Amino acid sequence: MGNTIKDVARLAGVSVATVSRVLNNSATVSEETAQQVKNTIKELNYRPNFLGRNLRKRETHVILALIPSTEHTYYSEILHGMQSKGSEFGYDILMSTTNSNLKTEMRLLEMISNRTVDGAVLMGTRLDKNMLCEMNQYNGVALCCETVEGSDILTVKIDNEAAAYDAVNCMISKGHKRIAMISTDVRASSSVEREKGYMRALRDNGIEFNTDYLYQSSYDYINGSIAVEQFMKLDKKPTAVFAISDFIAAGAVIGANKLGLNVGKDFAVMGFDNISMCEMFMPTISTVEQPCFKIGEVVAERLIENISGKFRNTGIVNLDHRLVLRQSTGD
Amino acid sequence: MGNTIKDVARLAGVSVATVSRVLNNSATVSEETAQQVKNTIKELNYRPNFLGRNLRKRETHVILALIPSTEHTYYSEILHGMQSKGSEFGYDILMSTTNSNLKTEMRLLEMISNRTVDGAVLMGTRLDKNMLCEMNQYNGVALCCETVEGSDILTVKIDNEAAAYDAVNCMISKGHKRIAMISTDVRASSSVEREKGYMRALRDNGIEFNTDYLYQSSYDYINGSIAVEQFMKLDKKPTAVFAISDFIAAGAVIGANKLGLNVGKDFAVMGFDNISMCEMFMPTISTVEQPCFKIGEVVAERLIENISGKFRNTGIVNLDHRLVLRQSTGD
DNA sequence: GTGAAAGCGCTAACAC
DNA sequence: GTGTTAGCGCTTTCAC
Repeated sequence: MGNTIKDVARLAGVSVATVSRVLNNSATVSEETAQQVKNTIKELNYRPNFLGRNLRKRETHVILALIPSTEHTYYSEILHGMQSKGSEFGYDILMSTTNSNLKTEMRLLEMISNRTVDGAVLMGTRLDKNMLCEMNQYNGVALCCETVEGSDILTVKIDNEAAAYDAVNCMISKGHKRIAMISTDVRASSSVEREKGYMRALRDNGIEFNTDYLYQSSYDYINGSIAVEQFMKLDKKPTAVFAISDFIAAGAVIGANKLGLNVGKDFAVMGFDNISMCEMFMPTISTVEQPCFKIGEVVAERLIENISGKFRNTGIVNLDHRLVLRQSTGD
Repeated sequence: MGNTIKDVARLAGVSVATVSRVLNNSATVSEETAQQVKNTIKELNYRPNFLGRNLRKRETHVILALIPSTEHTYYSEILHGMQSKGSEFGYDILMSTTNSNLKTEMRLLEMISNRTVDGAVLMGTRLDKNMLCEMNQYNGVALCCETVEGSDILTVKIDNEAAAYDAVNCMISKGHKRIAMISTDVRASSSVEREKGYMRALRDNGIEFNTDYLYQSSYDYINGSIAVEQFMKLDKKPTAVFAISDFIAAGAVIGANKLGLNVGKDFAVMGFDNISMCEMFMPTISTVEQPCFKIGEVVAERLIENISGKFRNTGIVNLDHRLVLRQSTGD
């Protein structure tokens, strides 16, 4: 511990430059001296100090992934995708949770400006357009899953409007005409887009939108139950519900069960995200799957291109979603 | 962007030392010059480069949290606890997932020896005693939730043996005599300890251990279902099951339901961890709660003490667990 | 093929 | 109270 490149050089009887060359197998070093240096490195159990290296090279090869929390497993596969692509290019992905707190997010993002990391991928950011544009001067920022309007920052996500459209359309094709939606009161871009898709599907099928059928509250599974209770108090009760997340869909299933509804038969439920719980529930929950791994791969790859100056990727990349039909929407 | 402390010094008409002093409000700088420097910093939108600072100070104030995956929300609160305590002492907690892969874990741990981070908290490590001891020379390693026998590295967890004992004892006190256990085939210390606690509870109550009642497989919810199926094929069917995790307990509930058992009445299920899903299930799932937030706080605090050389904390710290009784174990 | 030396951006003696 | 300077550990240019 504490050995530096100098110690290696001295003991190996070469210059620090040569040791550095061996370390980076950069320039041509004679087989002989290379071996000699390698032996010394092993002997001293020498580990290069990356602070010195990074300072000199003006890069860290670390990307920060900022997620709201690890409480929802949804981000898990995205992170795997990022790691997979990152390691392909020699980047490490480190993450931190913001708890959806603007201050925390800003503090963490300072790691870009103070050069602790080369870039960051923001999921569900609380930054507004202006902050984001300022950050983007650093060339190392990308958004994931959620857009921020007016910024042309690299953003990788799915087309939430189309996904919701497909989901609702699917339920309509199964004969449902009174379809409710459970959304969130946080006006995240994904929520807004999914509501739009819901409305368009209704419109395209000649079904009038009923404001009583749109329930908006916080991102908590219990709101799924509450929403269903509310819906079932209406004169015209819906026969199906589209929830903005699987968590909320699970709550809706529970609420419907409690009211004695046979989900999948009397009542259809569709979620969003395809988290593992969907298969564990009874009935299993139909949902819209996002290509999470792929999203992670793409955002990591493009961000790395931006960081390394190869390209200058901007704007939105939409990847394909997929409906996963299970018991909760019947046959 | 790209401004250094030199630029600030030049523009403010002072030396770099003075700028550094203002930056760290270390030594006494006259009110006047301090303000002057601060103005210049703002004017240039100057951000100190932490690579320079960290190299010089030989510290980063970053701690790495290594978790197997973010797929299971169990680690979420531990991380919050770490963040909370970390920010109290000016440390950032960054995390990465190892996917329970030894190589990945080792690669990430090099961040300690190459000085990218000051220390690391390992959850569910794959390192063995020897690797761990070697790592611990760096003074910045702590374990969380799982022990590694033979290492005296700082470890914060609960007493899994006692927790399992309490859980099984509780079921026995509810009149159950034929209690099965669903464990994992990974011989993690927590699994082994919980099995021991299960056995001791049986023994203390004069119940003989039945090998048919111990099912061991991978950490996947479906194994909960499979285990229950197996159990119910036995001549002497168990009336209760203790699962090593809530995920597996959920699988057991599903399996029992499928067999027409009324969980909470005909059949009792107890999980472990108290993840949010416990309350979402029908029936809600009884479980053993770990003080996750507290675990995170304690491990962060002690590790920071070790890093900063204040103390030299070693050995195991066991925190208190708590039974949470819900519907799945009946009244 | 190898070495000397400059310098990445910063802090901390030390001098005044 | 402030400036000069050495140096943290490394890479890289430029000689040779």
